[in-house]
Amino acid sequence: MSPEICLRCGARSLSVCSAVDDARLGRIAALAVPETIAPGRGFIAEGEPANDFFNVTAGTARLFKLLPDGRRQITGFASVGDFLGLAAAAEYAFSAEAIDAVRCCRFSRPRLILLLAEFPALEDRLLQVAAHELTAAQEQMLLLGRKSARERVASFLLARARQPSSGGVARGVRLPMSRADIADYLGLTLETVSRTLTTLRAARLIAIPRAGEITILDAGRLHSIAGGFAVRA
Amino acid sequence: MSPEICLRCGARSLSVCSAVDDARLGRIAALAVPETIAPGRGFIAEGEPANDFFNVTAGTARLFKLLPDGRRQITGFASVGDFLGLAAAAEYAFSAEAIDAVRCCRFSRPRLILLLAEFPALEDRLLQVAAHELTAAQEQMLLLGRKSARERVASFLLARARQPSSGGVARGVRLPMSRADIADYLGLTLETVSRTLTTLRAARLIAIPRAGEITILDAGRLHSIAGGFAVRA
DNA sequence: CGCTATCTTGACAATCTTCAAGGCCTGTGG
DNA sequence: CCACAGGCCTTGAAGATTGTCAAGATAGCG
Repeated sequence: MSPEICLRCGARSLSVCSAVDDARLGRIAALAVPETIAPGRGFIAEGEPANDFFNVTAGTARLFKLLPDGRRQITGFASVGDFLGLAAAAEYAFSAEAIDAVRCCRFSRPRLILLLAEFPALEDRLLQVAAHELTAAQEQMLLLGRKSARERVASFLLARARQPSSGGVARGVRLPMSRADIADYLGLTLETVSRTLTTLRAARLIAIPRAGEITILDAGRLHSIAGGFAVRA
Repeated sequence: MSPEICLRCGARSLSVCSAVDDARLGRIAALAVPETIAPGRGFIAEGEPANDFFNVTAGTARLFKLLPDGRRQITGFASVGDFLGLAAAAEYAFSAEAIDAVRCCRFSRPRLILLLAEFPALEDRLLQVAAHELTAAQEQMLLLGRKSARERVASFLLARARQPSSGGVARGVRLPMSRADIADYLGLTLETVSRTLTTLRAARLIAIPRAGEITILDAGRLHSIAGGFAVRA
């Protein structure tokens, strides 16, 4: 892969690649394999040998774990700039499926290890990313263990609104995932998610202009409903 | 602090310190400040500047997040060998309190950064630890989002039984934390935890010889109740 | 040996799930 | 161009698991 592709990559500034300066970006380009995953296709399977790491450059993927009887818990959604594979020892601890078309760069494990040895700053960055994901995971545990359905949905919408990748339009939140995905992320059923959104809309806190999009009308009240969101200074 | 203390430390082989060989252990000893925290005392407060990192050498601490109205989610229990502070950017993302007497080594942030630069293997190890905690966090999300009370309690007991620190006696599980702590860890009420333990005891799956201890009588059935625990090869 | 914490047990209530049906929106084919 | 099909979402009614409130038992500690 040519260095130019990395230089012009939309994820350049958002991903772990930002730890490597332009001059040496060619080293990464040489080891990365760009791929496109079709909507609905899985590309990481829980329990499989963790041979590859992925850096998402476009689209959105759902990360999840399954129980034997099919119950599913989505542990996160990955989009531009997200690095996949940290939660892996010898085997992946989760599965991943593309929601819409996902573009990403694949690194084999030995190649990534090579890069980490070569670029200490890259490893520093990976540690930062891991720390950030850990705090997000703890916030999610608080949500799953202690928040009501209403609080969960409000928290989810606000968290999405904070992500730059969720659509630049002020207060407009893009939701590429289905109600079932949202439910499995929030530990609810899709019916409860739907009902809760209806309630929030009836209360004029949000609007649902079209499928896959939500507008936040009253962020303040939504925040007070979401309850103790991670304190932002 | 003298190097001998580190050499004889009970957490030596369990903690991140194992990434540093005996010969250079003195460097760590020189920067670590040993401390003892009395039962019930807090030593990390969510939202406070994350100036220090901790390495637990004895005892058990609860790590948790609070909602404004007092609801609490325990995100984990830390004991011998656990490193605290990874889930921290500028501020701590969680609080920590000693359950029984906790002994630990405190590292100031600048000192830890110094050590990481000096010992690349230490940073590698920290990344491994972060990855491990991330997989544990995802397993906990599955538990909190999708498992029944019965499944949660069974999962908890089995997870505790797997930890060497929970008491070497086969099938004997030490539980230094209260029912309220267990409940706040599993996203339940203490009454539900108590009832569920009673049910499991009535079914002869466990025994409760004394407070703070549980004996697993039928690990097989407990496993099938716990449902899709992280697959162990 | 009694006091206070913690834990257990009970009855009732509430939130959320389950089961079921109907509506909407999109894309496709006649 | 419009009708139809299929998926996704919404809405409804009933039921179950877990939470809440309250009282009583147990155990550790001074």
